[in-house]
Amino acid sequence: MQRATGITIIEPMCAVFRRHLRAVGLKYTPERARVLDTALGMHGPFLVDDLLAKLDGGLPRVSKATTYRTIKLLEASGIVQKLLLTSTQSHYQLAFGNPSSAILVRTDANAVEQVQAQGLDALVRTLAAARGLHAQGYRLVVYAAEGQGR
Amino acid sequence: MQRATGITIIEPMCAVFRRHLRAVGLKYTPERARVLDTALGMHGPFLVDDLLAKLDGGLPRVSKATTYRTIKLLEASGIVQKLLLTSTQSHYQLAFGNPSSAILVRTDANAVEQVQAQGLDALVRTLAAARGLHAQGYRLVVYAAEGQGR
DNA sequence: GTCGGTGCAAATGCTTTGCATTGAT
DNA sequence: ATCAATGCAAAGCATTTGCACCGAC
Repeated sequence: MQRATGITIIEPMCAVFRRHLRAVGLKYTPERARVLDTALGMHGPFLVDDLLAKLDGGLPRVSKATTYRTIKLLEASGIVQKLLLTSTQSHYQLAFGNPSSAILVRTDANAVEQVQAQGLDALVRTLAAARGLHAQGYRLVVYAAEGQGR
Repeated sequence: MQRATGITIIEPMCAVFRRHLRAVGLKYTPERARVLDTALGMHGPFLVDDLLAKLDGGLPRVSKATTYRTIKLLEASGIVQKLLLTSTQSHYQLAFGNPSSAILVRTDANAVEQVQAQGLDALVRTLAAARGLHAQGYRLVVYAAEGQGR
């Protein structure tokens, strides 16, 4: 992402996080750094439970309480966003690189996945253009299940 | 809503509910009728707590457990839909007049409007079908603004 | 008499919080 | 020394469930 031009295109996420923490008078600790790293490694929507699974075993050890406390800080710093896909648990997603997405929620199983939606980009652009607007991003959530049931 | 023509335009919701209950081998009880009535009287998104508040004091008395059990039946019968607006409680809304929708959020002004999205229904069905699933509903949120700015 | 329905209270499961301990400046 | 961070266990809170009792066919 960076070139020898000396121009930094993308600021490292940890810098964003550190700045936010400093701004609210908090510290950038090894535990928080590890939660950030783990979150940055996720693809698509994830649960705090997913983070905990990935954090398990590694060092420094991060407790469930700290993970919950940290995800809120990551949200406040704009690095992740809360998705509200199901009523039982909160899903999160990296805010960067996900300005737009289609998410498929299986209502008959415990599964959530990011999917490609053919023609969605065009549809959204058209929808905005028809109103003289410029689309900046979108989110499509589709609820589906096997079979024909309601 | 009805005229002397003898043609019933809108089927009473209680008929819809009764049919669903019969279909799954359950009964239309006074408690369930009262929860339905109360839900039908709501405007906009509401919580189970809101229902409980309105139910309180009236007859027949309806317990919290029955209210929770009934709202799920109302959802299953397609009369109300769950909204997922916050992570702490489930909001519901009357489904009639509020089908799966596309919502346009103006980022340069404080405006949110429901819009028609040409071909979205088909796109969603295709997306689900490609995975052997049946789409039950969706929500598209588009963020847009005037001009070209990000 | 058999089934489901209801209310109550207890259980569940995700998330938050109180508290004692620990670590950094 | 001070101030915040962590881990643990307990608490919170919306929602679900087990169970005893009740009522309709």
